[in-house]
Amino acid sequence: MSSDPIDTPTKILHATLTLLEKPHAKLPTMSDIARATGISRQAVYLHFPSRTDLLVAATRYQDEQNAVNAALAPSREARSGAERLDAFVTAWGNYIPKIYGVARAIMAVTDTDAEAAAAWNTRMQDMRGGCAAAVQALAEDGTLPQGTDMEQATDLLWTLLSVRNWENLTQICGWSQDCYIATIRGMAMATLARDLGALTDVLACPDTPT
Amino acid sequence: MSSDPIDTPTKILHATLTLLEKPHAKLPTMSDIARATGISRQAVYLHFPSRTDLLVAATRYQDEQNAVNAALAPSREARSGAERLDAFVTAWGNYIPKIYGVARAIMAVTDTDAEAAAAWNTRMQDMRGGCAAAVQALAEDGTLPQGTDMEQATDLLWTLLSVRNWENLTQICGWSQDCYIATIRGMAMATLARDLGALTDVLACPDTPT
DNA sequence: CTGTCAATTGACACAGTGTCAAGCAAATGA
DNA sequence: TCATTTGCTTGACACTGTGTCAATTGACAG
Repeated sequence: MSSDPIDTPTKILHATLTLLEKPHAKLPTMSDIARATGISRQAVYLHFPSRTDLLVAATRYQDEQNAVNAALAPSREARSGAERLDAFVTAWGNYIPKIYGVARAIMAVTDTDAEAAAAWNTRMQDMRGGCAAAVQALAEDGTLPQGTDMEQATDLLWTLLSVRNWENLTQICGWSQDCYIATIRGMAMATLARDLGALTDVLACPDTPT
Repeated sequence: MSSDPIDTPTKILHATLTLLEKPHAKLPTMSDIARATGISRQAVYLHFPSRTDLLVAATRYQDEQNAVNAALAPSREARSGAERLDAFVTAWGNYIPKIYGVARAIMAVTDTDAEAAAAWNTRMQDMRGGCAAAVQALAEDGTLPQGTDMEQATDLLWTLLSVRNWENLTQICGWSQDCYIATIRGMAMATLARDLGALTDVLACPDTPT
């Protein structure tokens, strides 16, 4: 809103996110992005050396925009392990829809582009930190199943909370967001906090799938 | 071995699978496949109209080769629901590594190619049938958590058993196949058959991740 | 006035998919 | 035996998309 509203790199990132966030849209090309930004295709390359770099930058930009750390903060304040697990699953689960468009694009290139795969893995490692913290809290409470290896428990929670699983349940099976949260939360609580009660009525959401 | 060893389409499928099954290999191009088959690139198009068609045919061919139905047969004979779930999880979980190479290729194009996505979904729907049957058997035993919607329970089991989850745990987290099977089995039993005992010692596999 | 910076236009190389046409060689059949 | 069909070959080409390069323009600053 100052004299220079926004600089070009930011404009590009903004346009990229807009394109990416359109549901069911085809993955945008560099030309699409340039057009949406209102600049030439070559100008995009002036700021981002490759499509992968741009996508990676877009994820970072998006995290700033959405203040992911703020969203995940409540889970760090929970006292008991179960509470912490619960808060983390809810916070992350509700964050996924916001990043899904970008995640989709990055995951698509991940299969062919090693650099993109590395960037995505790094981003997911951050989320893994939250999983590890929740597992740690559960361990301190002594609610983990006996003999549990914390590394493995973290892996499991991390996998359970993957964007792919969210995609499967909400996008393919047609679950509502609430249903997704309730179910995954119940599953995490049952598996990692031995709380079978968490499963009651969880698989009986009002909405019905495809 | 006989007079006419193998016809060309079969040779192409065979070469495709060989390329696809190489761990960590780049996804093969039509040229790669032609070269591996020992024919010209155009000859491949003579038998398969597009790369997607070829990949889809390769999955079918592979299913025949591996006799997936035979592998899944034991689970259909189990008496109790829990037994059936157990047998199905084990059978499918042990089948995934065999198809992973091809699955990887198909999933990679799934993000951009709608036809491939449809083909892959169809294939996964077959597996979903097994999930549904297991859920059905559990329902007859009355072991499902109260109020469970069977459709949703099927979705959940189906998601839990996805190739992506297998990939996450064994390829990225470095779990052994045995550990994967034990853990997923435990999770499925705990969630769908309310058998918390199934989780004991499950997250304490000998091997350690990355 | 002169740099310098940001962006533009237009051309190009390259990889990969998919199409087309002409030709060749071996098996099939009258 | 000659003609036809079948399966494959070679080589060219169109198209999309990424990434590079060079020459040019316009604005702003010292």
